[in-house]
Amino acid sequence: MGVTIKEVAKAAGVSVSTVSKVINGHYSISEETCDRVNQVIRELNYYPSASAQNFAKGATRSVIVLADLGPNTAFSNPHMFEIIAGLEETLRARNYRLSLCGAEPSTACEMAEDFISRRSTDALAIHVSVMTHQLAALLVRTHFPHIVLGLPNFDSQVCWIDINNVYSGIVAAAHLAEEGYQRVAFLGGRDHDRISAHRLEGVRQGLEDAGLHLEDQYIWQGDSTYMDGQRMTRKLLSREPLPDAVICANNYIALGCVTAIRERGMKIPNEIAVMTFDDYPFSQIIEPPLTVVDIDVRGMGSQAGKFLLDMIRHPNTQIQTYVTTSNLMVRESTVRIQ
Amino acid sequence: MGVTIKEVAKAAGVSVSTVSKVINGHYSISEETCDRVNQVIRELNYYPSASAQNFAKGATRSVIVLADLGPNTAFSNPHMFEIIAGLEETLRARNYRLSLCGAEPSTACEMAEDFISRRSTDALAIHVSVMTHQLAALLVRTHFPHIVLGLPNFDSQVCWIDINNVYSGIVAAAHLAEEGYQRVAFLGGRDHDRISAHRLEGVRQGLEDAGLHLEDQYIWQGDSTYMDGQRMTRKLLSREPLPDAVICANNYIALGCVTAIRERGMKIPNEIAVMTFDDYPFSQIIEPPLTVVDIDVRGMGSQAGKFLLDMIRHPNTQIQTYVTTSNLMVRESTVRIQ
DNA sequence: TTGAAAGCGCTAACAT
DNA sequence: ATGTTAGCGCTTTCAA
Repeated sequence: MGVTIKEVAKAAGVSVSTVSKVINGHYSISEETCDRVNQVIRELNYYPSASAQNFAKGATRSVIVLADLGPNTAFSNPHMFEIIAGLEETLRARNYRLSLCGAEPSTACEMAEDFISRRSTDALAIHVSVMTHQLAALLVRTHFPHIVLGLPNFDSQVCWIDINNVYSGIVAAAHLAEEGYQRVAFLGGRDHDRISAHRLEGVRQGLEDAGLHLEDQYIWQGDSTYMDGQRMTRKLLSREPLPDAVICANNYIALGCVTAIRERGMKIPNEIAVMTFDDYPFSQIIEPPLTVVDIDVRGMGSQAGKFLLDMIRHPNTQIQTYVTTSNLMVRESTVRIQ
Repeated sequence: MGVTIKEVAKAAGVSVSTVSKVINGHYSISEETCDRVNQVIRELNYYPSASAQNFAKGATRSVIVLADLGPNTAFSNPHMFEIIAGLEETLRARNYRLSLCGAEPSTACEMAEDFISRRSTDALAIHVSVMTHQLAALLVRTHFPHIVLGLPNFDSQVCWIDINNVYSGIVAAAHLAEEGYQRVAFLGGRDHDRISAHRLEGVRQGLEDAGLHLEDQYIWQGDSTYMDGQRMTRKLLSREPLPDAVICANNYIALGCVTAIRERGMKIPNEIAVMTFDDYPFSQIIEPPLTVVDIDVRGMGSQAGKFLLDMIRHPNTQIQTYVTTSNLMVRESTVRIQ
């Protein structure tokens, strides 16, 4: 099953190498021969075997992404899949395939080692959720083309790409300052939540830039859940003077925050403004619609893809970068009605 | 770069075929030789080239999934990625790789044809969102191992797998009947929404089974949005007598429904019960927590994987099946408090 | 501009 | 139990 290059060569009355050259668009082939061979190719319904081609060329034309794909990941972490979709799109445009490979922190390194040793892939994309010191060491030692999706929570020489959450925080703060809010509060995740920490850092900086200050009594930390958002907001609303705007580190907290504000009978945005990050999953259905700093995670995936393609060509490239793909979406929750 | 089988053979003082047999666990090799060769393999740090192996064996050990991966798909359709994750897990357990390939209805067929012709993959998984007549014809004609994820909306001989939404509807209705509700209503999607239609069909059947009847005035159709769920509920609550339970075809409608019920000042579940399907994305955060018939889409992905592995071995297998992986999760919204 | 031939690294009949 | 050898289907020097 499957016509081979030999049969094409014979039928066209040329050598296999000539056919190969036609397939690969080699310059040395006369237009005449080229046409004739292509003719035969079409007649015989010939398609070169992908694996034979790759094998002969010593390339796989594929990238493997290692990520935690455990139960409910698609629901709990859709961002990751959006990144992957962006990655896939970019790779596909250059004729590379993207393979998904589920892993855990404890297994990822072994898998990566296997893929590298067996030359199963041209490059590796590794979601930060399965990143370990060991794996970082492997990547650095082998100089294998790779990119870590997200900033590893330890120092190393691996290549990574991440969203600039500090910048997003600045954007959020600048917006509120511009709208005339004075007493801005921040409800964030726990200490280990680096995304939240960076957003907080950005908010603080953005406020300072506008001549404002983020007061300690307006900063609360908790779990990234509806319940904790509510709890933190209640605490926040027991402070004097009341804040006139709240930035929530994420959607879950925002939802709880809005609920608590409503329960207290306060009006958004006239008595207190609310905004958050990410246009997902709740910001669009909350009443009133929330202003958000939206994060283009898909764009980050595309960038990652471009870097990988680059590193496949130039294995010594090193990249460690924050991409800033935030986008302010102003909605009712922060725009005072006169 | 990369130790080859030849070098191992030489170093071990055996032939390459012996090494190959050791690698593949061929029975005919003496334990002694086997140990010695393995020893050398370890010493030389030899790993067989995956592409050479696959090429020689004429297999790719990979499955490609074709799906719509357009912007925001991960947010708007996380179910699809959960299916894919289930698929990947099952394939990986059998040492198959899963490649993601973004497509559109207009391009999927061409891509599939290319993959098949160039023998790029051992099997194809095709999400129903990119399914077309043309593609179906291709799959049937070539007998290429495949499975469609979801029921195609036209007749054909392709293999497919889908959730049994009728069954889910029955489960939902049976639960309400058992809890003693009498006047059950159904808020569903538009006509073209087959999932909603199947759930409705199941609800109707489940009620009949319990000696109840789904009245026409209690059936409403609209968009699967928060707003339309609210709108439909308002209409519903203008009927006499009022229903005592509502089944919403999905989470979006359910959220709107609960909001409208609250706005009307009615108590859930004592005045009216509410339940829906899928434990995502809102059912867990709505107050009160909603009873749902949860759908194990990941399980469906695993099943799809098993079928594919089967079809790779036996290309003539045909499968068209509904998997019933629903799971009733009873929560406050349907259990009356005395 | 074309062709002959030597790989690419491994598998699998077949022979021993 | 082990080795010989002919592929697998294509690419790529090198020579013509």
